[in-house]
Amino acid sequence: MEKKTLRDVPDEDFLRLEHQICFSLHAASRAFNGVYRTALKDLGLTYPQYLVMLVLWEHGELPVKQIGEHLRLDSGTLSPLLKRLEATGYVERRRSAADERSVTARPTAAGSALRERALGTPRRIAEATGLTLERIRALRQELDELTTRLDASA
Amino acid sequence: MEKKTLRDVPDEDFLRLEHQICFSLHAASRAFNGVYRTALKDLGLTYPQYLVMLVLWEHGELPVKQIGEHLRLDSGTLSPLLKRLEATGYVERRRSAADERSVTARPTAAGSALRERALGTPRRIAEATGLTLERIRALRQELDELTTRLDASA
DNA sequence: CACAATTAAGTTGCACACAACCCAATGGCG
DNA sequence: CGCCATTGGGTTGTGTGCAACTTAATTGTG
Repeated sequence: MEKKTLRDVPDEDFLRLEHQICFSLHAASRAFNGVYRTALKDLGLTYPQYLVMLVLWEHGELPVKQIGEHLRLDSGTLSPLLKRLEATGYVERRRSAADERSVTARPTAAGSALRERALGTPRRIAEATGLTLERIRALRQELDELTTRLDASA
Repeated sequence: MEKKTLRDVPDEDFLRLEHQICFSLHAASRAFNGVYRTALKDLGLTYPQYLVMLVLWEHGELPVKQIGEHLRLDSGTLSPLLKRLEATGYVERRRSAADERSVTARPTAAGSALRERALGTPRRIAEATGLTLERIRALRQELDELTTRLDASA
């Protein structure tokens, strides 16, 4: 019995099959977002804002450009988001002296303090997934590879 | 040697570890979206609009409510989306005679014709993922289970 | 039957994402 | 040195997602 490959599937079935994989990804991403929404409400952060804070907690002061590289986001998304984080008081922005085009962001005192309060959150989320450590790692790796391939063919 | 579980990981590491799984999902979803964006441009559809058309092609006329159940979306998202699909001419909406609260949507002639033109798209997408059939199926199942667990704890 | 609770859509407001722009600063290159 | 292409941020416009609310129709219950 031959192994079934993509080429053996008729177009008709494909409309259904692929509906499953991309949609599943889409749905899972939004489900995660929902869990984070409630988990982060106390901290006054949205999920994308939380991702930015994670990057800043880990790397300290960073130019907008590099934040975008870490998170796969462009200035069109980051500029207003950082402005909101600044309005909330978690982040400071300033023009780089070395390169006047560049703007760097860094956590304020309140932003750094927030890190302590956020420490418990990721564990609760990880437990909500019901996945083991290995499973998480494997899934993460597969998804990252997938992203790379998709970005390459875009 | 004991197997390492979630409980053995210190909070500190979690801020990094968890950054991986949910963010990977988030990024992969957006990468998919990007590939679809270019693939669907010719058809005049966005990716969520395409998902709605997939459902309507498969099930024919459906109440908004049931479309939402298939796609995990509520009326707040679907109402304007369906209005745009109606404006483009791919979908017709009408109040149900049996239940005046309900509104059903179905493909127009143009909407049905679009299906033929869309037949090739999913295969190209699936090939762009670089995944085998089994891998796609396994990934889909794992993501669906993940979504169920996340929704349950929200 | 009357009436409160529920249900289905729709609307409003907010926050991403991202394409398509714009502007100012920088860097090359002749 | 002068000029143009490139680069980093920002703005605008469109389309989701989703919470919170509104409206109208239906259902359930006394």
